[in-house]
Amino acid sequence: MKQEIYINPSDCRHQEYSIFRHLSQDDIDNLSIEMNCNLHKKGETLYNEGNKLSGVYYVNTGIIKIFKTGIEGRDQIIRFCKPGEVFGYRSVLSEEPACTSAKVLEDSILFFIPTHVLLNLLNTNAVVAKELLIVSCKELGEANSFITDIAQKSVRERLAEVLILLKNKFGLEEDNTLKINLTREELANIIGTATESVIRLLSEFKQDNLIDLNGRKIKYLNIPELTRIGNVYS
Amino acid sequence: MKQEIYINPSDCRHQEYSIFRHLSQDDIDNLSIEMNCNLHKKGETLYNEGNKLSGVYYVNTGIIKIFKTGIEGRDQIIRFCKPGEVFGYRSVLSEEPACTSAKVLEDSILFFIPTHVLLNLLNTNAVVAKELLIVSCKELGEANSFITDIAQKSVRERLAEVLILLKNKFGLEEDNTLKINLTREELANIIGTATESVIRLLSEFKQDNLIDLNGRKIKYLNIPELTRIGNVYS
DNA sequence: CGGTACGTTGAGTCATATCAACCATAGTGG
DNA sequence: CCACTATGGTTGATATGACTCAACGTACCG
Repeated sequence: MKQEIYINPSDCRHQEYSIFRHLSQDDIDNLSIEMNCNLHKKGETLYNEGNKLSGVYYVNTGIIKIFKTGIEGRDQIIRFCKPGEVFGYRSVLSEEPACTSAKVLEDSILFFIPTHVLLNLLNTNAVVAKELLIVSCKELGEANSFITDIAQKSVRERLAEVLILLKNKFGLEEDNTLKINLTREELANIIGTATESVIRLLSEFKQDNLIDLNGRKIKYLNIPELTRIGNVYS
Repeated sequence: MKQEIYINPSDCRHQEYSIFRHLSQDDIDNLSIEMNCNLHKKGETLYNEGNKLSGVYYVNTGIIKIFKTGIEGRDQIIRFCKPGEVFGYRSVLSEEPACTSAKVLEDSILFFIPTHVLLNLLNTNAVVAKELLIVSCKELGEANSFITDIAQKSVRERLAEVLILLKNKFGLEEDNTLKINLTREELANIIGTATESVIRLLSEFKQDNLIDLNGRKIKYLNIPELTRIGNVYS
């Protein structure tokens, strides 16, 4: 399912939020000796909850879905990783099995950095260590907000909010359609509700001319109103 | 409301999960020059959402409540900090205003470590940097689990689970009563429900001989069954 | 052409929120 | 010392958002 591929390792210096963006060419050269790069096709599972990870992943292109499987096999999507982001580091650093699963949502080119290489880098390069700490803190802040939202907002509010958050993270095409394609079930698994509820609410939003629907394509018609319904500040 | 007090700074090496537990006496001596120590009384607010923090806190004794205020002023408790833990670091490291508020739940002795002192320590001491990274990853893992729970479990399940988690974190007295005292409202603000629901479910648990209630004191009578109801693994 | 995954709609049910009234306790100030 | 107020706790009645179950439509794929 995966296929080795050559990508210039210094790519990982160029993405806006990469934790590697301050590395020197020398650092990159060292890193690239032991890291590898693969093309992963949509649908591939990278690891499952409970697996021990032997390294961390860096997203060069594509989108990865990170999720937990709860009671009765229902998934809860924790986050999506886009180019420039790393994942798997939580498990590697706390030396625990993965507490989430990772699946390829769009064909992705990933760098894989083995544990000992990452740890070595963290020990010798305070900048990378601090960058990773910041990434982890940012994620923590988002997780805390999400806990509050899911605990206090209605499903309708959460759906509107998620539409706005997805727009902010992945952006819109020229014609205002969301750049990431999700099934109704995946949307439900983000906001923690039933698939049917998502379907009903999406049609409501369409009725109210907030969005337009065409299969999985969601076109944004009234962003301010969606923002208002979702109680999104920021 | 707060009062300066002298505590031996090397205390912060002795607590089990302290990020400072590997510091040398020299490191501690340096640290203690610029950190200060105060006794904070129950009810004191340490900071509010949106505040800029000028440093991080280390809990020597006592309990701190970390929470977010959502729509219509309802609080969502994110976590409690007990001796050995640090808080406020998320805001300091990502250089953003605090995304939570912090309030003293039980009289607490706190060390306050100014931002520049912490950053300096992180830059010069890879062990502390890694410890903090691990702490942050642990918190992240807990936050992810909590998102899944709150999204998928019923209020009844969540209440049972929280009772188990509180027991695991704070322990029980000789007579099996929980060592931390919370109002019904605080319990509701952890699991994200209405105060009345907590009251009703606690009485149900009491009826079923799972717990006994005496004011805010909760006595654990049947831990295995609570664990089962709460779907707590681990 | 049958199979599989996804999407949609309707009907019925139930857990939980909301609203309202009331009690207990403790602290405050005249 | 008593009235006053605030805070927390409890219980009941009522309303409803969201879930579940079930049936069916649609589209793509080998």
